[in-house]
Amino acid sequence: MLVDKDAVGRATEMGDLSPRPLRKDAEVNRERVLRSARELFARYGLQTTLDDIARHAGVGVGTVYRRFPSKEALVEALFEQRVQAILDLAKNSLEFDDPWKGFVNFLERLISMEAKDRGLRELVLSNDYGGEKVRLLKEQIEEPVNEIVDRAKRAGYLRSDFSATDIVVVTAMIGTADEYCAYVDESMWKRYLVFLLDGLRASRELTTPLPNEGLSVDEVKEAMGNWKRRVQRPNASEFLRGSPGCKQDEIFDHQNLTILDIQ
Amino acid sequence: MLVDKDAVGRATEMGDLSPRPLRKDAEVNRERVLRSARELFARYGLQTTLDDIARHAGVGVGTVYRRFPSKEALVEALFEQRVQAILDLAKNSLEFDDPWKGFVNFLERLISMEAKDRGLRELVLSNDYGGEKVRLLKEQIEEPVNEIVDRAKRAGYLRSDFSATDIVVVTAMIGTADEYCAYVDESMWKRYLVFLLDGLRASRELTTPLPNEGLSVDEVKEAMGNWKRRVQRPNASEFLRGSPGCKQDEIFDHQNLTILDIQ
DNA sequence: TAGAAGTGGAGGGAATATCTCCAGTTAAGG
DNA sequence: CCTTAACTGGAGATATTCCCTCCACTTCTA
Repeated sequence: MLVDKDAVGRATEMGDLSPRPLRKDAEVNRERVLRSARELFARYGLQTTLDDIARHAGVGVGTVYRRFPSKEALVEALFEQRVQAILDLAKNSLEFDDPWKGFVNFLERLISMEAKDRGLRELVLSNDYGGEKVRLLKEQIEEPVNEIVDRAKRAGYLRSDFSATDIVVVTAMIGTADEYCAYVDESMWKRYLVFLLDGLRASRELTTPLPNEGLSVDEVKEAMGNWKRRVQRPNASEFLRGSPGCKQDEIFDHQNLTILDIQ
Repeated sequence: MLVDKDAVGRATEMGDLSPRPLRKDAEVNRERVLRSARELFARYGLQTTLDDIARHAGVGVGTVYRRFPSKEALVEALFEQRVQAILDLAKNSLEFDDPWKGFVNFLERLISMEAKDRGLRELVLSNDYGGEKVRLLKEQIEEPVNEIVDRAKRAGYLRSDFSATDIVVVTAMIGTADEYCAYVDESMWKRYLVFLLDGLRASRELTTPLPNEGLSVDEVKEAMGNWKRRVQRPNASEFLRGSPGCKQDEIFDHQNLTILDIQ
């Protein structure tokens, strides 16, 4: 007699009534897969293959596919909470006394999250990936973001012709600056966010001090050479080391937000 | 006895002593290929396959490969003059009386060229494509650009912490805004260039009027849905029509530069 | 009209990605 | 400790995609 394995998987995934817990070793493997996927998606984006994820996790592909019937299921399992974090961020940013600081806080933290997680950026900016749950969460972000923008405009800090819909494009733009420079300097995107923020203020006398020096000529060439080609896939040596701590662990850190402090 | 066919091709390519002119029909086909490549590279980027170019040109792949021994040769043949045009633009921009206008002129025209030609953007921002000749031309651009930036800074218009190396990144950023929005509105990148330029001025009282309205919520969703997936390759119907006028023909137009006028 | 020049597009070869299958291994429960 | 259901690895089926070659056939040219 056959047990519906998918049902077990799904139930575990959804956290509801579990017909039967996973066998101990299976559970260990499942966690390895999740950890591996989190790390590789963050570093190489959502186009990472399940084969790579399996190899990096130290398990066979079959194991991955039994636990997650499709790539989308895996993405959904991983990113639901991350998108929820963005939603929370948006709501928190509404509680700043200074509406401009709320606006800057939202942008800086959002882009910081995306800078550390290429997969998250792809998920947020595109509609290709992510299933129903992610889609619903994404929709909910719209409202608080509208309010963040309106508040900052009403207070006279944010230029009045800025639109809430510009947020997505601005995010994509800084994301590009990040992808272009990250190979040389991981926090260089902040420089370009300051440029842009100085353009979004309703008025200003001076410029905001920049948190980073510009790239040198050689660094630009390096960035150019690595752009779009920059490690699209893990290389062999990537698989030899065990999974080191994943960057995403830092994401909820209250790390210093340079730009917010400057403003 | 065998004639070195490559030599013929190359000689024709290089415009120097031609051992023998191409047969009439061959010459026609060669031009069809160039025209087709120009159009498809502009629309879909340099990753367009030679198979697609051949099909769109209405010739066989073999014909393409006899004329252009490799994809790189074809790219080089097409883009040498385009990169030269950028170099000319940089030099011209130095002749503006107002250094700020020179700076804006350079950025707006450069990005305008790239917005109409995805292949050109890829060629400029990356080192992957383009052979020796293109590389040399690209290097020559550095000097006048340095001067454009320095002049605008010296005159007190451009913020003093801006670096000439920021130009590449800024170009990439606006390029992303363009790719994100172009499907909905081809000139939307100008909106984001104004945002950014307002951030690059040393000081300002007010904001510059925007040349475009922001996207509507539905338009953002459309853009999201099409981003990165947005027609990566020509579809079947693309090949049925003959080559319509290529966008690149407009590139040297002295079309109205909205932003320059506004400033 | 001979034969050199040119042509189309099938298909070889090399990647890449997703997902299936099953002989063999391992944990859990009696 | 032994049985057996659960689980495992990874080869390989299937399906793409892309670059480029090859050659029987066609077309131009002298």
